[in-house]
Amino acid sequence: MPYSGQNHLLASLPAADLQRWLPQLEAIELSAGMVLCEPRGELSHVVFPTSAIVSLMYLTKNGGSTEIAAIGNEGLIGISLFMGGDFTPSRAVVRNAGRGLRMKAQAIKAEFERTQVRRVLLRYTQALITQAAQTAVCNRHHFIDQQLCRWLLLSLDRLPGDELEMTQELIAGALGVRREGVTGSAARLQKAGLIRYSRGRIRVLDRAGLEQHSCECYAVVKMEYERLLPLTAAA
Amino acid sequence: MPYSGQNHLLASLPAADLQRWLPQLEAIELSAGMVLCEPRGELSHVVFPTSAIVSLMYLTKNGGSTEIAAIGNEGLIGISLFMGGDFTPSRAVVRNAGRGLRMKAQAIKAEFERTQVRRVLLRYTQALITQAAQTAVCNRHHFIDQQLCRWLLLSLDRLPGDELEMTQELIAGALGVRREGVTGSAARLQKAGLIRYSRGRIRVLDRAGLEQHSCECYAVVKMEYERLLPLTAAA
DNA sequence: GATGATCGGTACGGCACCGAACAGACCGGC
DNA sequence: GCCGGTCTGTTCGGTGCCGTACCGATCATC
Repeated sequence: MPYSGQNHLLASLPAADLQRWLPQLEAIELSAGMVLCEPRGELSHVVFPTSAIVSLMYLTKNGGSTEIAAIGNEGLIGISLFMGGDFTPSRAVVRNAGRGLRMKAQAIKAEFERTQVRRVLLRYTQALITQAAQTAVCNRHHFIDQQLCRWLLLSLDRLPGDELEMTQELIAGALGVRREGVTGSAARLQKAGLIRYSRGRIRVLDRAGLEQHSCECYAVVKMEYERLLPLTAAA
Repeated sequence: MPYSGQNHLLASLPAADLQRWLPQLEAIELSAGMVLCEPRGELSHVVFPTSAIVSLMYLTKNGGSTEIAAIGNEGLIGISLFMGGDFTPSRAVVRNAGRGLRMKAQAIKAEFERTQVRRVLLRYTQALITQAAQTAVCNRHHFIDQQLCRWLLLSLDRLPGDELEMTQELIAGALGVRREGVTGSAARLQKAGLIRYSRGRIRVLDRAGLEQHSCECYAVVKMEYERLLPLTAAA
């Protein structure tokens, strides 16, 4: 049986609910690039990442892309199942390989009828809304340097360790900017001693420094997640 | 008793639920600039606009602003009450004067426990998420001209008539750009015969033309609202 | 250690948008 | 009619990011 405590959402469930869930949770491998859900595509399962990060991406008609939100061990993929819309216009794709747990669509819909379960899932959804909203703000007002800091911090919060496996090309896709833009920003951050990178591996050297160089958006999103899903609420 | 059918959300409720709600709904005047909710401020009521538009605005530390979403007769202000977070980091301010109905916070929380009511409110919330997400995409990838078209169309969908009372200054605040940027875009749209404006009054002359000049974001958002809250579901 | 592929660095022109400042147009009020 | 305020138009320089193109560095494989 997989250790469900690695996902904060599962950890936030009352013990009784979690006990009932355990047999319904199936451990899965999430490899980089794997598509969990196409735009307007129906979901067969919800997925709770434990050590992976999944991007909610929107792809524009002329080939652009933007990461609406990043989902890691704090959340789940598939809110549209219990929100009632069944699907969304965005695509869910594994950005950082790792593992996760999944649960059948029918099962989560049934569980959502339970008040305690619902409370947790809806509070998480509100946090997700904040992340999307803040992405909009950030895209409008902040420099790539700041956005990269925000993105690195949000990513690192959802991963074990201080390293991230992502090429600048992929980061550019997430931020919705050119690869060269990321090259420039990353070089500046490295020069400032905040990070160290090479060939698709980024290590964060100075977390506090990153937070300082980041825009306010990181703090806003992080605080909302902590407020809405406090870890002390663990079962 | 106010005519509740002017708000699509209310109109989507089963007749029995609506009957129970009517005595709890209080008609209110929403004058331009009125602040319904400050960032991190608790809400005393949810508000269902009937002929007004309310902006969810985020204000950055250095004085910038962005409209996360516009809420008119299709929705409600105050999802955080039933989502469980009680408040949000954004500000709700009346952008276009008009009227609305409100309901006490405690009352909506109680009503949310009813399955049919919950279904409608959650589907609406999912549509709102789409609007926020699409704002992020639009801010990244599209020109002011396109964004202005999107914004005008979304606004007009929520208002009676083909006119909009907003100065370029205020529109700039909503889009998060300079006033001069709006001046330029508006002039181009007028030259193309799509709109006609003067001193804070904008009239749309060619709706189809606006849709053509708009980015895809308008259609994406509109389709999600129609899908999630079909008007044929009216009680 | 050659080969090919991936990843990152650099350069150049172009343009959308910004920041600030100012001028004209239109309105209401006395 | 005159005045003050609001709303819109225009200009000028600056810059952040884009589009394109190219090249060097590093790694995997045999």
